[in-house]
Amino acid sequence: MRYEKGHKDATRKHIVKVASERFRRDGVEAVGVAGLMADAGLTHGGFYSHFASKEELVRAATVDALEGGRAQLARAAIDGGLEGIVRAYLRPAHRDASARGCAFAALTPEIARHPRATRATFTGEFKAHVDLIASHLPEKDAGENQRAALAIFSLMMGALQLARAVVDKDLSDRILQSGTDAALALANAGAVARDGVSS
Amino acid sequence: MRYEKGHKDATRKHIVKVASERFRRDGVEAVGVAGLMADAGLTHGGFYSHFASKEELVRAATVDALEGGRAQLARAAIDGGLEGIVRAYLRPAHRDASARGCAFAALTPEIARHPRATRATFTGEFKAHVDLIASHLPEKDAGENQRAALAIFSLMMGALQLARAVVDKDLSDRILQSGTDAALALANAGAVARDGVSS
DNA sequence: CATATATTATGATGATCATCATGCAATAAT
DNA sequence: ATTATTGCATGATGATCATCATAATATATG
Repeated sequence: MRYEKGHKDATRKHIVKVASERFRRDGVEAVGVAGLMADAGLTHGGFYSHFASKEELVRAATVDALEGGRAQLARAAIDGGLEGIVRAYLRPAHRDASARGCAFAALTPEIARHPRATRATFTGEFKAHVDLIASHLPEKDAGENQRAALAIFSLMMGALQLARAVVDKDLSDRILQSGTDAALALANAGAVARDGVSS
Repeated sequence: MRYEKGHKDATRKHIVKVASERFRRDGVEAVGVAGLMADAGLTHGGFYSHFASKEELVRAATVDALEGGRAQLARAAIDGGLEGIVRAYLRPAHRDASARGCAFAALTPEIARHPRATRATFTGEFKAHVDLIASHLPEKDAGENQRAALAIFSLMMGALQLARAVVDKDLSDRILQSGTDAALALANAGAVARDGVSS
């Protein structure tokens, strides 16, 4: 064998790590295989001995990013509980470091247009995120906690995206602040009032 | 003159309309000028007599889409007030028709990576959206209403995106439902409790 | 009816896209 | 020390990218 045993695995992990940062910073579509491999210190030729397609790398990179992000949120919850999660997620430093931030906030609309296999992977990670949030809500019945967690995460992710997109710095800060307040209000309100109308 | 007076203006408007749909459906990066013009029934050559760059079209197309979306929301508010807005936005039909839906939900993370001029245009439209929502909240002081509107729209947009991305149809429906309930709870709670801690 | 001109079409630019076939070099196994 | 094999590099594929220069064409003006 030409390189030490385990070299290929290490290279693959390295490519995934570089990709997960570049995808979050520039978007999946804007990142080419050649440029990506150059960033990883390699040439483009070897790529397809690691991955069957760019799409397979997209799945690996988003899983890597999202598992890491979930670990960070779980750490924030050790001391701060749900409030720790919300504050860690909606802090200005997270807004300003999208390459190392939440992949949901960076990529959700783009992933929604990807093939089903990729969306399925995404869905699994999303459920894990929601479960993490639900596990830190005041104890109620599980269904209600999941419903609340879905709304809380939707709010967190939406606020982070909008805070990143606007040009007005004050407005951006207000988006983060109001998102934090509202997420905590939803958490403390316990069950969100269930709505009778079906539409 | 070769075509009737006003023909060029009509052509430009047609290109903008086609672009606003394709951008929302496929993302800005995934849409090429040549394919776009073909969709509009033209060839790619004339494009730069209408727009100085693709980026200029991006601005025109997002403004067109967002003004239209705001008009729809305003219409939903005539009968239903804020609840009408929330229900119109988070209804399954909106989730399933992204090409004609909210451009914020379709494009926010991508726009966050575009040049400042485009983000500035986006910011103006965003403020108008927030003002529309704030104007339908129970009367409090304006600052508090804007804060609530920021959170409500973040929640609406985030929920719509996530409902589009997941593969699990039941989960998708639950995201829309819990987003609706939570948005209405935030609106009815009046002012979200202000938070003393600065971080 | 003839001509000037506004609008779109044709075609080319060099760059980059995802993907793959082949070649090389270095180490592990002998 | 020699050989076999593995992991990456070189280079090519045809397609598409944004952008622009020039040509064709049809109508509005004279």
